[in-house]
Amino acid sequence: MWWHQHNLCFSHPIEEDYSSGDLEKKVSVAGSSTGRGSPAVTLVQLPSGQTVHVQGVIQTPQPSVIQSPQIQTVQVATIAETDESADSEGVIDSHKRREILSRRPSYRKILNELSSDVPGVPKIEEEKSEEEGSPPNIAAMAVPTGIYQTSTGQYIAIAQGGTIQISNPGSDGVQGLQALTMTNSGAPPPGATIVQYAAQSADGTQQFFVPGSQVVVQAATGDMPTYQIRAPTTALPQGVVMAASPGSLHSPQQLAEEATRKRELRLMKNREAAKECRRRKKEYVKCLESRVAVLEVQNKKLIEELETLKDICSPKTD
DNA sequence: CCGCGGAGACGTCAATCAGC
DNA sequence: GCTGATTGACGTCTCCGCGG
Repeated sequence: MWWHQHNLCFSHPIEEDYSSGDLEKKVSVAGSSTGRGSPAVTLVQLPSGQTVHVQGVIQTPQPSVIQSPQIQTVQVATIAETDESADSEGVIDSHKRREILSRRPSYRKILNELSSDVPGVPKIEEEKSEEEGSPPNIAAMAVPTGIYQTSTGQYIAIAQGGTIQISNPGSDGVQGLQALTMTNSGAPPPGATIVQYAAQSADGTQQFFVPGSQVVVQAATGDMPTYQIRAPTTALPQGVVMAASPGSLHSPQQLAEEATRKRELRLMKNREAAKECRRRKKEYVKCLESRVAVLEVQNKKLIEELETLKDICSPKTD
């Protein structure tokens, strides 16, 4: 876990042990020139494939690499000697470690501050539109408006955009959440809307019938369960538990169900938040690597220019 | 083929931050 | 102060490469 063993300081290249093959840096420099008078621009090919313009160091007023203005020492308290200290002082429990590890600012904030100074570092947008393959309707499933529980213990959440989530509370998190998206295409049966089943593993689609009122019916048996959402005009089929409205909770059982429902909702949201956080973290690491690549090129150019100046200022006296 | 270890992804808990 | 968002820590699972 390199993340916890170093102080991250943006003012100098990070001395990380990029043992992972994925983090191997590949920087190619195209067309370096140190000509005078003309703005020397170097194209740096970053590992991600993007190219960054690195200007000549001497001709430009940009600050020195060594005294970079962005001295944002990210607070990651050094716990590199945790093993030894743990041996001597006993086990450091999580509380104590968390005291040691003061909280870092968010990746978005760090990156945005960093990118405001460095043109080569892309920004993390506030609420970015989906650009990395995630379907747009998946993002809309954060705030369900109705949650139902079937007799099998599965939770079905209906979001405002028509997104339906099915979660299996006891499934140890293995595909516990499945996103369903409304399609509203074609000619559905009277009073029904066909939604598309966007399960992660299955390639087939399943149909859900959604009239105005929201009653979820677990309809079929088989490899994959199907559900129906019907108007509650008829008697509920077997296996359907209607969620009570929050205002009408009286009995302890209902309170317990409400608590369970809230917990499931909280876990679902935190699950999504954790995914998003990891995505930002990866983006953050990528940007750090890009910055390292740029700084390495700048450093190399500085050394070359220093050598050139040395030769100019101190010619050989044979 | 099988076991093992590393890497990565994920879910959950808990602490902290930030906005109201 | 409350509440939602963020993120470190931890445990678990899956995949993949490697050696026996």
